Amino acid sequence: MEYNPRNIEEKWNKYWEENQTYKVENGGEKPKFYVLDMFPYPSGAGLHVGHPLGYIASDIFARYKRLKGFNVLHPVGFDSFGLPAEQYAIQTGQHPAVTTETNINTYIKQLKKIGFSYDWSREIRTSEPAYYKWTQWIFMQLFKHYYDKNQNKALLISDLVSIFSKEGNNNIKAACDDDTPDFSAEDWNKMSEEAQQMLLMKYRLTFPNESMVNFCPALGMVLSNDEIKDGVSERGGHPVVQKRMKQWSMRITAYADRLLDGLTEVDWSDSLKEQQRNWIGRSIGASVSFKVLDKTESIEVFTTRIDTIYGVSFMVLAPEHELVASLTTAVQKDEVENYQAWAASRSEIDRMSETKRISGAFTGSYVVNPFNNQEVPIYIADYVLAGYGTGAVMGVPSGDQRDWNFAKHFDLPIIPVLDAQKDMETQADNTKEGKYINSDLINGLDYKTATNVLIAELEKRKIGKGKTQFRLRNAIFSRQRYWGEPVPIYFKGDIPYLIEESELPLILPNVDKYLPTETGEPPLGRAKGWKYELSTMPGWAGSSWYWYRYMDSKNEQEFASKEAINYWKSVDLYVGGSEHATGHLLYSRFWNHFLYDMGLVPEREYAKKLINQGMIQGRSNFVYRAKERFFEEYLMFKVLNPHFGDLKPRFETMSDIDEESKYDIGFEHSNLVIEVISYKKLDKIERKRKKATADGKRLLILTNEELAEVINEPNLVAKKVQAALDSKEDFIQNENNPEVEQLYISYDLLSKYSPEAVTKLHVDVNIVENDVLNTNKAMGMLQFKNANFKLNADKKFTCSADVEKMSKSKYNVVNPDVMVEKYGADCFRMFEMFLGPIEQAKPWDTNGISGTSGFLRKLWSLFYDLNTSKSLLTDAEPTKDELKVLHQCIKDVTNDIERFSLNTCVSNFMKCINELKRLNCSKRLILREIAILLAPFAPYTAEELWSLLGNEPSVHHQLYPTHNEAYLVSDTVEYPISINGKLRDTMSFPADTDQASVETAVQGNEKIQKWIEGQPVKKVIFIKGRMVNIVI
RNA sequence: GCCCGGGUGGUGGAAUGGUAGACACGCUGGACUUAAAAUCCAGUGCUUUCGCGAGCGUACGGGUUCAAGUCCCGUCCCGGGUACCA
Repeated sequence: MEYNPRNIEEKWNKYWEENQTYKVENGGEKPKFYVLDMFPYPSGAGLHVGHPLGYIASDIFARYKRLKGFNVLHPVGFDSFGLPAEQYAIQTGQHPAVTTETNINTYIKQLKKIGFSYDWSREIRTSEPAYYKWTQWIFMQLFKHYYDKNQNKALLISDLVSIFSKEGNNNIKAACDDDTPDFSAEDWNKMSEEAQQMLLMKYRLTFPNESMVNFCPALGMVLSNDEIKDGVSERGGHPVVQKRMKQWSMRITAYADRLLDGLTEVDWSDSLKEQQRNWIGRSIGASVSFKVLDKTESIEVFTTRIDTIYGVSFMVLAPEHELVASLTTAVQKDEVENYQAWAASRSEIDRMSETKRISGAFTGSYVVNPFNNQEVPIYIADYVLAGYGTGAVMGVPSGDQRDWNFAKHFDLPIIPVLDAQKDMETQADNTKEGKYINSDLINGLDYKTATNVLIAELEKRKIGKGKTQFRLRNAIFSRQRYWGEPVPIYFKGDIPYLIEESELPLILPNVDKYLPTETGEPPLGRAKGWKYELSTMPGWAGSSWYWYRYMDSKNEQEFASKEAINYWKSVDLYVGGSEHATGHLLYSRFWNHFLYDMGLVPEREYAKKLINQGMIQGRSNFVYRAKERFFEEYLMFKVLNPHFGDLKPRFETMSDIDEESKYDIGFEHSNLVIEVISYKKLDKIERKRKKATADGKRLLILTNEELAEVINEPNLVAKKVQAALDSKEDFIQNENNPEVEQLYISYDLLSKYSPEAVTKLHVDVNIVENDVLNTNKAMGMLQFKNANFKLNADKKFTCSADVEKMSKSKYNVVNPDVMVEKYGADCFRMFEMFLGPIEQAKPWDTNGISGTSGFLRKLWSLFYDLNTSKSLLTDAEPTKDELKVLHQCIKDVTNDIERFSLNTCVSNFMKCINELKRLNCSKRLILREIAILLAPFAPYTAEELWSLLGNEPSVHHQLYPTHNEAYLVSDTVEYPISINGKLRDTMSFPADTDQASVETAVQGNEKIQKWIEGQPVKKVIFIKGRMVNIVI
């Protein structure tokens, strides 16, 4: 009998389905355990081998826990609202629901092939009304609540209203907008309904407001902070501009403290927690009010170094600060306005690429330092951000490098405030050591005392107070898109009102086209008779609470019943990618805290333990071309990948575009394909450049200055391009460096040269662009459409491979179906685990798969003689050796699963089977335990073996074996004998030999004696059962 | 710059402070075969030696310890995150 995984899989898939082997009930005798995967977005491209990594790991753990006697909830579902389906809809007119449905079916088919033990009866889809009804419902609850800072929880807005009408807002400490006015009960009661409602918006946990948003013109949408990387959109690397728009927001900042503090309760990786901490960015300091000289206004600043207040020599406002206009004197008006205009014109990218340049303008006004009455000038400068703190900074050049740079540039005084500060001639010194000088009130004090004294003084004089500032901003919660949850809101005038709960779900209406209306309204503006909010919810809405829906996925009365929630409580193990650190994992914690405040869920943190599976990377093959001495120095062309034959156009149909590459842009020329992808690692390129220079080579990446030459002469580019095309030459010489056939071109320049190039696919662009360019962190990469030149033919080209993200757009995708087809699902599962530690990123490399495949066959060969197909199984009693092998395996595998070291589990199985094979052990009593042990890893094979052993299915309902230490003790121990810690020999002793006897024997050992050479033995370290070390 | 990880054979990777390199891939040799594949056996960190052996080895430099890949200090490099955040 050959080992034929395909037959086995088919058979047991059918059996499991018919017998509902993995169906789970809420409740029962067993303890509960909840294992959750981050649910996938069903893209048109289907799964690639990277996706299942985490699913396999969680499935192994779920199966393990089940065998250990737990009632395990291990569900699956789909995060099915999203952009690719909408893009496809725009192109084809096909309703996104249809595409989504097709894609989900593909996913289900693929997932079922890999043998996951999901309870499919609980499957959810975020785009279905029965699901998004509850997403809308939670939104409504957020709208109905505000965050009370005294009780530290969300409370009803209706209660707030009754307080307002009795005592105004004087006694209310709540999370609200910064510009919320103080008012009395009388004020409140006099307000119109409209005014009252507008005021309440400042308190609600979700609210519409006109705010600066990150708008990406190329994508036609607003991006959240976590969707922007290095000033360009994360997807596609498009420019992002600041724009004022009316948007729904979530007051996540109300929960900043709790989100930060809650991190101590969860078992997540340090790096992930650290990422969230940084993202929330709590800084503790003080706010101080500076009065403007001869005017009524004051300017409030936030500082973390109130102790340096006597070193203030200027004040800087953000160019957008609201007081700038009123502070600017007639003389300075032109200069200030010019500066404002210049600052506004600069894109995020420009700002980031020129952080070292110092610029600013003097307003002509002065503020008075409240501590020493010094009058200091007010500047505006774009190093101060409007969106952080108060948009104003007190300039202390002695203690802050940026302030120092600014002071030097504008020739402002630099006043030391601590005796321990070093000379200020070349740079600032931000030390907190020493005693204060030049500081009146705090002279002679140390940092801590001084800070306390000053904050007390601020509060006494009512000019400031101790304050905690967060980096975290409120989250924008609307998208001008079609394929998302409708917001259950209608408007009376400008005032938003909730629809009735009985009207839920508010069904997404049909539209004729999935584009904005002619007047620029979101696609929902096209829906007939639609009288509700036109934007839809963002992608993260549906994923912010989905783990509760699995608990009771069919419930029509509640998002999940109280009983279900109180039974499953929270997720015991959550597995997913770390790329969600500052997105999903933060938003979902926020919603969970809110649901907790409402008393709807029992725990503040919903994911007790989280494992991040590492990305499986693809291997891409590149062809490099350069003059010989630059070989391998940098990347130029990415040409065919052997897996896919000749290069094709970037995308043939929209459905080719997968999740990873949905915003990548591909261009086609008659014989060239140009790809523009975002390039992030600026500083790393700089490092490489330094290294190359040191090695006497030149790495061809240009600095901004070098690049400026090219940018200032766009026609030059056009000429070069034309010349290149005319001459049928693919390469262009770089004028700055004639040795190199290169032309560098920035993303910006690319769009200037051909603006449509950044927005449309398949544009015929007359741009040849062939290497990394650095200024705007965009990299152009050129691919030959027809790779009909001969590699290495004239030594002009050299090939090499590199590791990068696996994505359809990079032609390096490997499909799991192919692997399952070829090797079987169990082999695929074990191989993915065997690749390395689960949390580590690793390149996909099938070279080692024969090892796993051989292992399964070897295991099979314990059951059958592969030549004669005769069963080898016997009922003989196991020997001591066999029991030892088995119990060692039980011990090691169990241990390793518990610590998520799944790669070593596979090793241990291999070791065990190798040894059983050596012992020719085909004994049922041994193999039945092996089958159970292996069931989490190789569920099909284990089930088949279980039945071959003559047992009734299912192996997955058995009890996990425990090891017996008694079988593991051996009669003799081999002791390593070291001298001064260096291994010199090994000697065997009966296990119970005592130290004295071992010592005597060791001293009698000839080899050891030779090493000791008569020197006195100072000490002998003896650890029973482990080792001997002789110190001389 | 700052914050988190990490650096071990040709490769992926193992090692509660206690025999570094488990397990696997690859490679070399052998068996079986007309041949190949598959399978099986042996070897495989580096240097040196016919061999026994010896020396050196976990990025680099120090330290703690009877004993360090593992702990501490410093340096370099790689990966991830983040950034005029006051």
